[in-house]
Amino acid sequence: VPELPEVETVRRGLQQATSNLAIAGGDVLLDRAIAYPQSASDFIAAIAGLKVAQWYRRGKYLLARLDRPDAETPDPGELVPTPHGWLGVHLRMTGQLLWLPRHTELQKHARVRLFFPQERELRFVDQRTFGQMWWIPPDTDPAAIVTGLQQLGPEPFSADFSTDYLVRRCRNRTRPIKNALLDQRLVAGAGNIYADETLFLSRVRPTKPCGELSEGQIETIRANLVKVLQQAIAAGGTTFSSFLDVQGINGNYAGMAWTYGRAGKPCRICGRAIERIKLAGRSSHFCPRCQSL
DNA sequence: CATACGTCCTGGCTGC
DNA sequence: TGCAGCCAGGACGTAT
Repeated sequence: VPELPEVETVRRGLQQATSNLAIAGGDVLLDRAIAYPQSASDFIAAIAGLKVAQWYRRGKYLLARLDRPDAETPDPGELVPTPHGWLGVHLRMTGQLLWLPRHTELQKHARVRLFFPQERELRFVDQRTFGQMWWIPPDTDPAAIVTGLQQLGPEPFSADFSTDYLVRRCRNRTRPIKNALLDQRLVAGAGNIYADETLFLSRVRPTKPCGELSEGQIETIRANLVKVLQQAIAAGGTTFSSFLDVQGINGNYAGMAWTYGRAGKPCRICGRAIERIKLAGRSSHFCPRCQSL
């Protein structure tokens, strides 16, 4: 399941592989994978002939700034309207972007192909078909098309994601802290794996109501989320999932989940069996002894 | 406004 | 061996 560190790993790979290369054309194998425009052929026609100038990440969204092939490499900027539009991607559950030789045999779950020079191809493979791609037209705010960007909370590494901010957003709230961490409006990029790991390191139960956390606990959770995400990025994404980077390589995040996917197994600290409960429709894993706060 | 829940989807796994 | 049923979960729409 690609969360922020996996998406960032993909962004870096895309930047390396495709920046300043022109999109020669493409093929949409599953129309549903194109969220905008409605017609898959319009999508391909819109981006064909433009070059990928720069890849950005916002939460778990990827955005490529498009440009004319003869344009200078633009300065890195913000996600703002540009004269040649954007290409947006969300991998959701099982999406993969693979940089392949064009003749590579089509995977069963290949959904979209984007052709590049020298017989290279960026291929979107997605078993569960939740992943999506958008074309953002010229001079249009990406958030007007990729509506999920509108409500997205602060990036975890930004100054906006401060303890003060989190304390304010937790005050008088009753929902479990685990649910809050998964809410992309609160903070962008966390998912089930890193939320569970963050709460383990913070010694806080996933069920703990936000409003009952002390300021110290909130600061601990904030700092641990940042740490967990940074370490996972440094490792090139997680091993425990089907995640692949653009070169088809699995991540290297130590294979060292404290609790995620370890229900019934002994806690790596105290030996007690890791418990699994359902929160916000997902599995939450925690150690009943270590996470007593 | 805050919170909860059903929905989309495919394939792997479990248990009978 | 076959197969029904459950599980995985990001984000969105709707209900309370």
